[in-house]
Amino acid sequence: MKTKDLIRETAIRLFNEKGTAAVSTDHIAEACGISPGNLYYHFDSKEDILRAIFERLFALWDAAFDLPAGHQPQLEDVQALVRKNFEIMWAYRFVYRELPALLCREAELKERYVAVRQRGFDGFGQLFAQFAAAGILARAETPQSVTDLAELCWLISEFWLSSVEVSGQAVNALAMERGVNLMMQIVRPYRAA
Amino acid sequence: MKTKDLIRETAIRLFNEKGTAAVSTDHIAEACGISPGNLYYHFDSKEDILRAIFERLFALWDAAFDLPAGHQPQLEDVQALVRKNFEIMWAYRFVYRELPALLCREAELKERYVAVRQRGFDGFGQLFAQFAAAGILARAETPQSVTDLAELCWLISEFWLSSVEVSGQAVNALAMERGVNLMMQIVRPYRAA
DNA sequence: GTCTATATCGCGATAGAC
DNA sequence: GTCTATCGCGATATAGAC
Repeated sequence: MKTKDLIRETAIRLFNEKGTAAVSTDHIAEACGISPGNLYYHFDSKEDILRAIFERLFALWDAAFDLPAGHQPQLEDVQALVRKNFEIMWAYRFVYRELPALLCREAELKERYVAVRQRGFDGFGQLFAQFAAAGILARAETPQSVTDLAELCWLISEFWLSSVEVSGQAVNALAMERGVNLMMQIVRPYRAA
Repeated sequence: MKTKDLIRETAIRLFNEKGTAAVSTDHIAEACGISPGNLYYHFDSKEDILRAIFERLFALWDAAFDLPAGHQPQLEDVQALVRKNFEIMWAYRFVYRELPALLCREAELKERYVAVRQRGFDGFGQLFAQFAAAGILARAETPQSVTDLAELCWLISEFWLSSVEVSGQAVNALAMERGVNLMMQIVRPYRAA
């Protein structure tokens, strides 16, 4: 692996384990087996490393939300999407853990994050609109209730991991599956009989 | 106000504004108009201040979740409860913003938090069980689905504020009301006709 | 209880040799 | 690209006078 990539991946690992505040650039360099100076050859600052990590995350999102066009999506596609999202969340769990705090102090990063997230959220909403149009959510009476459903599902999918952590439960495959099922529970009453 | 209380309340204000990481004990002391040394006379450490803040939060929770006994609760009581919870969340929003990260590095605090949260969550679940027993949630077919409903509502109520912040929207009374409505949307299909 | 002064430490970041 | 050495700063926390 190239040094620059090694630094980024090591930083992700350490941030996940101890949080961004507790991990210094020296720690990252040491864990990489390189000198602190070398780290600063590849990145301008700790914040710069963070930005690089976020860009990787954005790329993963784009890949996950790039649904195959041309076929009528089913509710099972939402399940798959959310499962995929949980995998990404797990790999970058420090981001979700610290997200409001991180964005709170890095205005530029926040702007970029909000824009990328909005793109994903819009696509997610359109998916639900397609369901409604295809009669899959026949019992949702108004367009507003379909939008609300999408927003609720998104919220669960975005914060389920944090919720599990905060409740003191173990974060494992079982917990992730419970999240998916719980989310589908919201949709169930609206499905066509 | 007593100096100790002043320190705690000022810390809450500054933490809410800039996050715990960006606020030093010196900043807190300066904002209080006292010396750094004086602050350390009242608290052993920054973490000690944090613990005191958490204990206040726990007390507020206990007060909010102490429902009047002896009358059959209605779904409107859940609305009121969640609104009250949003008020508390807003007053201590830094806690919610940084929660997973804070608990991640303070094991002792995490244990205490998990226990207190569990108490509130159990009471919330019992509330829903009472609804089911009273026929208010007549369309929920299994006890499991009632439990799931409670868990979903709890999750919304715990992370709505973070969700609004992360989406880039303004956190105001309107956003809070939207959260309550969205949460009630989950319950609606299960209500007796 | 409150102050001033200060010890100690670790972090982010840079300089300059190789 | 990588190293060693180091600067400057701000943070937590303490000592001792008042």
